[in-house]
Amino acid sequence: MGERGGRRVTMEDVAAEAGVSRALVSLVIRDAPHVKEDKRAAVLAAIDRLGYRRNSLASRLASRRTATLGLLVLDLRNPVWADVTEGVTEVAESSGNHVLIAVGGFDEAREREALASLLEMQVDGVVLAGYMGRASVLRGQLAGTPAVVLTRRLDVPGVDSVVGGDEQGAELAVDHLVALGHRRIAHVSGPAGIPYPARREGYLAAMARHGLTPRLFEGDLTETGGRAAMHAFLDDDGDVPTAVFCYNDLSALGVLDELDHRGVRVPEDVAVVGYDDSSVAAMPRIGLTSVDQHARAIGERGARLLLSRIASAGGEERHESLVPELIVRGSTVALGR
Amino acid sequence: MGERGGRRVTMEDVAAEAGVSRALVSLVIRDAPHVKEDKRAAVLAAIDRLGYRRNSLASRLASRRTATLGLLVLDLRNPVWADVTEGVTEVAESSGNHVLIAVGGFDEAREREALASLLEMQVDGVVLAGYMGRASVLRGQLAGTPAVVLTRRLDVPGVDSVVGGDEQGAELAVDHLVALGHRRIAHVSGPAGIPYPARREGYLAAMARHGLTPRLFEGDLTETGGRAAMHAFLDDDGDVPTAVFCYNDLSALGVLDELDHRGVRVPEDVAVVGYDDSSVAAMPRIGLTSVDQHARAIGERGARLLLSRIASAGGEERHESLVPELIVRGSTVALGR
DNA sequence: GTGAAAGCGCTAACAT
DNA sequence: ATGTTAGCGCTTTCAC
Repeated sequence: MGERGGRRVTMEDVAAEAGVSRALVSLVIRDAPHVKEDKRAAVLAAIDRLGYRRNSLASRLASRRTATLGLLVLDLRNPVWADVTEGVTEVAESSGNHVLIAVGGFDEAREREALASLLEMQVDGVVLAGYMGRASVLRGQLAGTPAVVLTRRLDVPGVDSVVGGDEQGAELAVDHLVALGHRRIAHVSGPAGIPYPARREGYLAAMARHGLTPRLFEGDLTETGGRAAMHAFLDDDGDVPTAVFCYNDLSALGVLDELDHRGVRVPEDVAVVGYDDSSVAAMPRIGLTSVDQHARAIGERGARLLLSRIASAGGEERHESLVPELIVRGSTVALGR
Repeated sequence: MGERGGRRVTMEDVAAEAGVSRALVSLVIRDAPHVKEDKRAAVLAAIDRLGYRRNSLASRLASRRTATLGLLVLDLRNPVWADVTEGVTEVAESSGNHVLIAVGGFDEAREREALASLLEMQVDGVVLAGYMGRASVLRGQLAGTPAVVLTRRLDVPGVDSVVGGDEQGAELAVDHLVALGHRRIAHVSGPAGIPYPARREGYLAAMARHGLTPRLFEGDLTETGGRAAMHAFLDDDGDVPTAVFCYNDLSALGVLDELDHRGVRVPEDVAVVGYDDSSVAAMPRIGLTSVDQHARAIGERGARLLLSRIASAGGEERHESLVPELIVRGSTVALGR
């Protein structure tokens, strides 16, 4: 049974067992046409008897095709990336491709390493589900391998992108709050260092457009940052914002938590808006108004772009943008109601 | 630059460019000892100039070692598996191993396929972070490849396991509720079909031990199931449970939601306990009492078991069990307070 | 320390 | 329709 306790079972062994040539075994395995039914059956029986399993390393090496996309995921703890992953695998697999997943992270060295291992496995192309590094670094690492970046636009030859319209999404959020009568609207942004400035910029643009004074607090993408932000806002007495727009849902949860602790009512005293419309936003008792960037669709579009670039290398880079959508829930309400 | 627009850059090319033999290049790449510094520098320079990237397919094939663990993840949407994944990758990478992730699912065919692709990539061993299939199927597929199953025990030769003590965890939950004075304690279980009966059994055992009448509702591992369960419980008037213990946190959220909608107070009228102590349980306004199975530790222990089995094949299967811990939050309180 | 030669297990022409 | 023959790009003895 199988390979343990002896030599690995090869195609050659199967061929001998079935009384055919190795090439025929290969054809059967890849179920190629023009194989007589009785021979095919004999081969399959031999495979079964010997417990043969194809060596995909050897087959990929020999054929020089892997039919595999590499997927680099930024952060498994944020549900948004699970959605993106679903979109990517769905499209890839339905077109006969495999997906190799590697987990990156906010640490650029780790991210670099993860990408390298994907590339060394000779994947046909790479989907970057979030990317922290710089364009020049990416360009050097890819060295021409087709890729697509999701949620961020990067100008690298041969690299397409799909973004969720972050700037527009932020404006949606601000406009919504303004329409409800809010004027002191604060923003809990992402860390200053990360290459994702669009939501902050959208916020600033919208505030300027409405003639309002912006108020920023630098968060950290997690509840902790949201909590710290709200803490700061509340202690800065006399000028507590009536609404807070957060970089993502996780930050918004921290804001909610701090407000609860301080006995400040949501949405009556302070309205809160998140971003991502991740599963937590819709949870009971949370009811967080949030901007949906259509993460799953981003994954699907990205995979399609990549597959088409792989199919016909070269050509202009394509940069797609989805239209975000505001999902209104109980955490926002007209001021003074 | 790189491979595009020409032949793939091979080690041979690098050797020629650096004026050394191919073998030396190989040594440099794997940074083996005993390589003179000037030669090494020359090789690295050549690699850089040519944009060479090692072909991991070829190297793994030739060396017949991959130093890679396959990780089959059951469900990316449940935060528990993200925790397990972190534990596995942490241990694997800190010991110089790579991790190849594949996403399975509740569909057994999909799961089978995902596992097959991992095995065909010649991984040294497989971590099953959740597994829906049967032991005989697994045994056939593995055909001797070392593996470890997490959160479930399976009797297959060469397959270790790490479980979270589900039965005990369920008893902890029930005992806690009983201690608070509850007697009508219901359970929202997992689907009848899945191979994860231990929490239900623990619930039944604990109820029997306390001389209480069990009350089951079959959930589906998600909020939907929890909502349906609570709906059924509330409509069955005259005998509404005063406490509900749920298969997992997601189900518990559904229960909370339905209770909120019906205007039933938690924990005063009905107490709720979840399982997994996933990030959502600790969220603001949720405050769900939950059983922590130490998911990350399960991943770590699993990876360690697997690595040691790979290092010395054979030997008795080891089945470890972690001790679950009840994390009490605001969703449970003494009856009648 | 370094180079030459022999595969790793498979696929892809090509011949039969 | 089936068998034969070269490699795929690398690692690994084993001489030098």
